[in-house]
Amino acid sequence: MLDISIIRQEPEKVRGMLRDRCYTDDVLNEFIRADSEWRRLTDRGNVLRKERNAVSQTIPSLKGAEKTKKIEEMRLVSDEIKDIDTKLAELDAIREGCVLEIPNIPHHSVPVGKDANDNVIVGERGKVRKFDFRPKEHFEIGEALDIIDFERGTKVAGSGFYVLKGDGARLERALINYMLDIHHDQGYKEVFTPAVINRSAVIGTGQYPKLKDDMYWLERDDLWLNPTAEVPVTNLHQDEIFDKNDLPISYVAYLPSFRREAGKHSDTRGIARVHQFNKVEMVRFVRPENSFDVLEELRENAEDIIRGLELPYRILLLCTGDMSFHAAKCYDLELYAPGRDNWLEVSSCSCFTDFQARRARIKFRPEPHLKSEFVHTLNGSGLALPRTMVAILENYQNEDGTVTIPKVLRPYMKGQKIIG
RNA sequence: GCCGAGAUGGCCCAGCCCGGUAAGGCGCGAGCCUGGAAAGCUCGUGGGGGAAACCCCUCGGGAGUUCGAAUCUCCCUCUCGGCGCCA
Repeated sequence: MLDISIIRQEPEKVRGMLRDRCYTDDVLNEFIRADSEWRRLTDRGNVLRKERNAVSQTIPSLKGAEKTKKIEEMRLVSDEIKDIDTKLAELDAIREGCVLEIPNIPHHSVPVGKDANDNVIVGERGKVRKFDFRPKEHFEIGEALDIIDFERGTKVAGSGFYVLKGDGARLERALINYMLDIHHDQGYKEVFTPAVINRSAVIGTGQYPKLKDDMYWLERDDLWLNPTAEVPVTNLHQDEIFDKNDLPISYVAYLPSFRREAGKHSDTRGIARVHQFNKVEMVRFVRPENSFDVLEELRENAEDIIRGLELPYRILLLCTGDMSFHAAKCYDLELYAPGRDNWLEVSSCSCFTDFQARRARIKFRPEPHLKSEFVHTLNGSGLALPRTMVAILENYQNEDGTVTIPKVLRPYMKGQKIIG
């Protein structure tokens, strides 16, 4: 959610931003219309309230006809106030609806662009392996080794679900532990949160209303299945005011994530796009001054995971048109997968400035006597599990169909060096 | 699921029965005092509108009654006890 005063004072700046992000300015126009009417009526309502407050005070001391007359007058004033309040509530709902749909203002370092083609490749790291045989795709490898079972995932849940078996399941568990350990050493505090979240949480981080169709919704209880640990972890501090010494806060969480992926049909083969996947997520709460420096650090923290796994990857700086609507700046990390010969997004590291904090009402008090201000929030995957698994299977595959286990994971698998 | 008790400013807590401008304390800040400090005293300490003066709102959320609601009525949420069920 943007600061309403920015929309009021600099509507043209917001309009330009919407254009850069390939949004229409309809919501902005609607907001401005509703807001000016809201302000006019608020003013009128305040004048009436002032009168009612003053007269109500005098009523107990009045007597007889005078008293009856004043009460009758105030009855009319109250009716008008009620009328205005009804209109104000409608206008407020319109304002609220609009402001929830206006995206964050991108940082000035974010390239202006239309879609994924305009993203900037900031760097390519690690060596792409040369194969002297045709590298297989991960699902061929996984099925041959009987470590990924798509058929049985479909049987118990439906298409888009899968089962990890044997060394596949153990590799998954090793990855989770490896990632959590690295982030722990980087200074993150591990948290394990509910995987089911309420309405106020999904509004708080900005998934609702924009992405509501992509989440599983438990109608009977009005709860959602977690789409990314960003939601429960950021909302841990909903409605809180930190003391200055509480910040910065860095959390890391491992949590299953659920996505309906409604209307998406490409890339259905394998585990690169599934309805349920594990993810390790970093979330930071910081003071506003240096949040974009923290974003660089957060991205490094995610890159450390990849470097440890010795996988080839590249870093993208997303353009204005491709960023998710609540981000002010976002890097994607993509792993190279030789079997399918393309890049897989395994991490998205974003700075949200005060956009989420404003929605979730997360503040800090810079000094005990000063007003509280909104914190800045950031998060980044470190990393998404299935796609990391894809990259490992495809990069570490051997000609005989076996898969070498990356060195850093072996301690988590009792020293095992190979799957197969 | 049932019964009971609660939710009040950054924190603690009074007011509710019996409707009339949210009392007090802590913390923090500014001022006075002091050689300096402590103590003491005064003021300030949530949100919105307004260029400002100033005004309005705010007692878990929502509806209602009333000239007027923290206070009365109804609905909902959450917390804490007790009972029940349960891996």
